[in-house]
Formats: sequence, C-alpha cells, structure tokens
Amino acid sequence: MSDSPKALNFIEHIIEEDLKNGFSKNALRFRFPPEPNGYLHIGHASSICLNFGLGEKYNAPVNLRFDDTNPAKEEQEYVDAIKRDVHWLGYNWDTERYSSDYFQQLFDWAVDLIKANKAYVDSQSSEEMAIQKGTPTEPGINGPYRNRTVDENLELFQAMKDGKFQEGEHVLRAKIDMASTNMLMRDPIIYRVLHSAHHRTNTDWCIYPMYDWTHGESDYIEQVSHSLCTLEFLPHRELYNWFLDQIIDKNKVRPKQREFARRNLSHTVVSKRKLLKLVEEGVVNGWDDPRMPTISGLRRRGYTPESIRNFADTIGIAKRDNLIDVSLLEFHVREHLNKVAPRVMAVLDPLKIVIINYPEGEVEWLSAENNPEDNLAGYREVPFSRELFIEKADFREVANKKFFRLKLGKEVRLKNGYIIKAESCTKDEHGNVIEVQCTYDKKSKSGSGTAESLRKVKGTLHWVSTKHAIEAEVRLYDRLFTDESPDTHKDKDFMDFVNPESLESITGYLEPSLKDAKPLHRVQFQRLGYFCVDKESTNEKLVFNRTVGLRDSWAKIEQKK
RNA sequence: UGGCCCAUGGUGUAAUUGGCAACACUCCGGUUUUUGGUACCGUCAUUCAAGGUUCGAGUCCUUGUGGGCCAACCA
Repeated sequence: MSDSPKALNFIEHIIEEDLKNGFSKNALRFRFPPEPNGYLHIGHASSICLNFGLGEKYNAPVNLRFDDTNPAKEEQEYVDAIKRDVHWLGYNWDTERYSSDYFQQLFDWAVDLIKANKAYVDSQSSEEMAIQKGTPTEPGINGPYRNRTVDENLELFQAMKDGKFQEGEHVLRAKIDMASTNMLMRDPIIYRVLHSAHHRTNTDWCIYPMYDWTHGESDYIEQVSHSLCTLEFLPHRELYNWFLDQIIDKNKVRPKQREFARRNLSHTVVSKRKLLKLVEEGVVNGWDDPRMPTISGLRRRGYTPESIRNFADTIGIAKRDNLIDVSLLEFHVREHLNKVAPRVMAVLDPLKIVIINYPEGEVEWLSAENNPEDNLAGYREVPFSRELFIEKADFREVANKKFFRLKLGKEVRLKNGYIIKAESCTKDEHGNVIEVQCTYDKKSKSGSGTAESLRKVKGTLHWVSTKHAIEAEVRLYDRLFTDESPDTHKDKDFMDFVNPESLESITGYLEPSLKDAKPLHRVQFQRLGYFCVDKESTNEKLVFNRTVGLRDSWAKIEQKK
C-alpha cells in the first residue's frame, strides 16, 4: 500500500539476512500448502497473506500446493473451494501443484534410501511400534525388523507398492535413531499401505507417503527457498533437514523451514473438526454461514478482501502465543466499508410518525448523498411523504438533554429532509407509543440553503416513507461464542459457549433504491451499520446480513446508567 | 519428570541488532459533524522475576517463574 519504510517481521529479517549472505533474490520462492480436507478460515488467511505478501514484496513466485497425501480425507470439492478463496483474497499463484504430482519421484527416492540402508520395512502392528518408540522422557528401542537386509527391504517395499499386502501389514520407516530426544527422529514412518482411491491419482497407488517425507522433498522439487509453517512443526525441522540431506544436490536451492505462531482470533474456533461439528449439529447453516470464521463465511457476511488483508498485515507475525481480539478484525471492515459502501436509509424497528401539516398524498423526491467519504459516489433520490417510519429508539416522550433525538415539543432533523417537531403521540392499551404526530418546518429542507435549513439542530434521524418502503429480511449476527477463547477450557466443552443469540432475523423497511440489490452488494444502513445482500436474496424477497454495526457511543452512554 | 520454543500496555506487533520503548486496536476523556458514524486531539508500560556483563541492557549471559509443543500408519 505505502512505500514508507515498514518494520520487518522476523521472517523478513531471516530473508534479508539470507540475501545479505549472498542468496540470490531471483531464487526466492514461496508456497502456500493447504491440505484439501476442509475450508479455508481466517487463520489460513494469515498464512496466505504472509506467503503471497512475501511474493509481492520480493517479486518472487508463490506456488499453490495441495498437500494431498491422505486419500481418505481429501476431496476435489475442497480443492475448488480453496482456489476460489485464495483468488477472492486477491492473490495469484505462480503454478498450481499437488504433492501427488511427485508420488513417483518420492517412491524412487525412497528406494534410494533403502539402498543406502537408511530405510527399512517394519512389519509390526502400530501398537508394538508405539511401545518401542518410548515417550518424550524415555528413549525408544530398536524393533525386530530394523536390521533386515537391503534386498529383503527392496523386495518387500516393491510388494507393498504392488498391492500384495493389506493395510497395516507393513510400513516403510527411515532408519535414524530410536533414542533421539526428538520423538520424530525415532525411525519415522515414511510410507503406509492405503487401499483407497485418490482424488487425482485414483488407484494408481496403494502406498502413500507421509507428511514429513513429502513436504520437504516437495519444497525441494519446486525449489521453494523459504518454507513457512506454524510452530507445531518446529520439532519436524530436524527431520525435514535429515530427509533433505539424503537427496540434496548442492547446486540447487536448499529449502529452509521456519515456523511462526498461528493466529488465534477471539470468540471463535478454527479447528476443522470443531467447525465441522458446528455445521453437522446445525448450530450454523453450513460452512459459509456468516457467523463462521471461514473465508467463505466472512465473504457472505460482507467482509472485503482488503479488510482481511489489512487485518493480517496489522496483526503481523511472530512466535509467541496470541489471542487477537475480533474487534480488530471489525475495525478493519469498518475502515474499508466506510470508504466504499454507499449510504442508504433503512428502519429496522419501526415507529410511525405522521407529519400533520404535510399535504396528504404528496410525495417529494429528495436528493441524498451516496457517500460523504467519496465525492465520486454521487447522489440518489429518496421519497418523502406525510407518513414515515423512524426507529422506536429514536423517540421518547420525555428525556434529558443528553438524548438528542425526537421528544415531545422538541425538534430533530430528518436526514436529507426537513426539521420536524414532535407535537403529540398515541399509545396502545399497554401504554406503548404507536404513532407520533409531528409538524415540519417547510423552509428547512436540506440543501435548500435557507436560513431555516442551516439551523443547528442537535439530532439527525434516518427514516423511510411508509408507502414507499420495501420490506426485507434482515439477519442480525452477533459473535458465535460468548467466551473469548471457547476451546481452551479444561473442564468445559467449546459447545457450551455457543451464543444462543448469534442470529436474530427481523423484518426491515428499506428505501426503494435498494429494490434491485444483488447478492454480495454492500451498503451502510445509516446510523445502524454495514449490511450485505445475502446469497439467498431475490428480487421478490430481499435478504440482508449485518456485517458489523457502526461504532455506537450512544449505546455506551446508555450502558453506564 | 526429558528435549525444544516463547515471554514488551487490556490486545496484537515494533524498536536502526547494545543507545530517549514506537505503531495500530480497545478503553476512557475531548473537538468537529445534517450518520451519537467518519476525521482529529489527549490519557493508559519502571519490557515476567532475580542476579551478572557494560559508560549504557527490552536486546547479551546465568538461574528461576509462567505458557506452549513433542509419544497418529493425520497434516
């Protein structure tokens, strides 16, 4: 965005250091490596922005690589959704890759490993292997198959590939050190037998490589210079390097794995398992429910790619545990929408007012500014008539000086319209005000330039003409969880913190200019908040989602009482 | 009872690599305003603790404390 010198994060420091030590800027290359087994969420957005942001900063290519080594969990549907979301965020990958593209190369290298006596076929159950593996505080011991001959290993591995065995009968393990303080170095499994079809290679393979064997070698094949992942992979780095050492050509770029802390957002969860549970138990209506922290949910809620990118940029990247308050995300949508969202008037909790000195049957079309923050946004016309809706909260029979909205005997300005005075009101049998009778100052029309129109009146209200108003379903969303970190309580399940009031669906009354609004159209309902037309919206039945409310200092004053 | 990682306002990141702790959000207070919005101004820290090295330590060293990660044929 700006060219002003910006503080570097620790990853950028590492890259700058590499550059300083002679690494060629042209050899810089990054990748975003999702597993296609779920939808992308706000946490992924941070990683996407980091990797693609680095690509933009250094003018380096960034691959989109699907880490698809587990055919049991991965599907084409997710591949498509991930590609759509990355594009929507505004990024373009250099090439689209799949770890499965490298299955043959990975197999060949595994054979080399066996020939070098650095891998062997183990034929025990996973339980037996787990016992021999030891614990973080006790070393493991060598298993009975560890010293099979190279020829026997070669033969068995080939037979595994040829489908001669059932799942679980044999695995290929790297021969490293069963006593290592790093559990991952205790002869990690690199291949397992899996008789399931893969979304890309179908039934070509019945053995599949494990993550550790695949990831670093894939980085190497793609000549990725800096392979960035989250902190829980830090102990994997030693193994990542060990695997690289077995195959590295000194003339090629050696990928470097570095780890950063995953970003945690308050009042939500992001694990795929938990998100899935919310969907399956019907707490939300699908992966793109506007309350979900998924990219598709945020999009449907009305968030803009820019706001998410700015958010990611602001929170930065580091190595310590964190819990970022959603209010920061909300700040960034408001900041962007304030600049680009057209202003319109809508009344969500209507109270009828009648302007008793305004001619019956008369309609005036008043000019209204579309966006005071954007002088290219122009003007539109809104109809004014004798009967209007205002918000119930904007009228009180009596109130103190701090309440500068409509009260009996006092004046208020109608946005883009006239100054009115409340004269009287009528109530139902319960004492609820159901109508307010007002008079208007005919010379006070907004924009007319008259002395009356320039009068200082403290309050300005939004409104809609009752007979011109169009009805719409308006979905008011709130945080999905009442707790800021719902899944970190030892004694409580995150489901216990689901906010029962996360969705309130009401009927709103909109100015007629919104009649043909199409899905994903974003507007500001003046004095209320930012709203976005939902994908379920039609011309017959408009549906709006509240993206986020406006900051409301009046609500704060009220709360203090 | 092992190994590794981390510790800077309420929150998230900075600090020219040993030289006046900065930016954003939130909160609170104020100015402007035909959105109680926006914009603008102001308040909010002896950098986890204790020692040490140094003219000088958020930064280096030691110890402690607190938090996290590691025992899937997941990634």
